[in-house]
Amino acid sequence: MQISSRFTVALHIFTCLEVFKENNKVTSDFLAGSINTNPVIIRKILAQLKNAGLITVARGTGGITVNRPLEEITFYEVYQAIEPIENGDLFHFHEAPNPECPVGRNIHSLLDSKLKAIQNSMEDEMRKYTLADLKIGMQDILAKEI
Amino acid sequence: MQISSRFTVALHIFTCLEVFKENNKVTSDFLAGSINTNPVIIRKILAQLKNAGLITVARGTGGITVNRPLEEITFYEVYQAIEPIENGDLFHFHEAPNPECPVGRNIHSLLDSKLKAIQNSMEDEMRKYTLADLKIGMQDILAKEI
DNA sequence: TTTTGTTGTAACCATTGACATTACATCCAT
DNA sequence: ATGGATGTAATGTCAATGGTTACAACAAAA
Repeated sequence: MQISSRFTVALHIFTCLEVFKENNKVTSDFLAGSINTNPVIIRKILAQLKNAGLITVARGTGGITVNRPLEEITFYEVYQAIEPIENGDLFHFHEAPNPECPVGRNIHSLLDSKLKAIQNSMEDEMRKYTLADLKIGMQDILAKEI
Repeated sequence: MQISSRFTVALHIFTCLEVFKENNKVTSDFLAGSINTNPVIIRKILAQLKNAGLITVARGTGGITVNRPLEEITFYEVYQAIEPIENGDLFHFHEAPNPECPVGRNIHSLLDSKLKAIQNSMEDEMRKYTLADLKIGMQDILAKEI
């Protein structure tokens, strides 16, 4: 199972914001054009980022503001804002293993800490990258493109 | 998006094998009972593990053999056997970003290495745990249970 | 104050994947 | 041969993803 494209779309949105906000009004239509999807899809993702407190969206006039310094906002925060994971567990268990079976009733004790360690190592790596990396990285790429 | 329960079910299967194989013939019915699911679900997962070369399943008579030493088989190998991920990428992109847009045509250059690093850190952690840990871990738990 | 452009959302729809279930052909040791 | 397994096709249900249309709410500018 792959992690849904909404996460990479969110990173795409932030990158567009930084690259274009000087010279363009970055609307959901504009973003949908760059990402090649539907404006409503963008608005739904913007709503999630807004609910997480990461951005402010101006109604009526349009326009998006990032609420905090770019170096402070990590990929992990974006991921958390976007992915609605049940009690935060990356790995899914089959519900209700048989409590009559010694293995069935202890499988969680056995696996939980190991799976948590795996999930943590992914999330820790996510915390190493910030929106500032997106801005600088894209500016670099564009400077070399010409 | 959570990783499907088939992965934890596979780990459950291996644990049952080690705990019960001495005294019971471990069939798909037996496993389905411990996990609390349908035998056909178990057989499909067994088929994946078989295709990956991790186990041998005896037709007719029934019974499952692990093909290699337990210390050699890591969670990562089980994960790879079970999760059919398109070209191995954990993170999904929206298809066909707009090549007319500077961000759209460069979003992969910008993100690919970072996302790969995140995925790698998860997979590296997965390589730290083996089927031997499952066997020993469960034996420990059961010894304390009495 | 009306117009214009934008966001917020509801209401759908199609597709896909996970998980479940039934049914039956196939296999193999006894 | 037969009894107990596996292999697998066919089908169903459910939830999530991604898309689309439509329209109300809103705010700035004409």
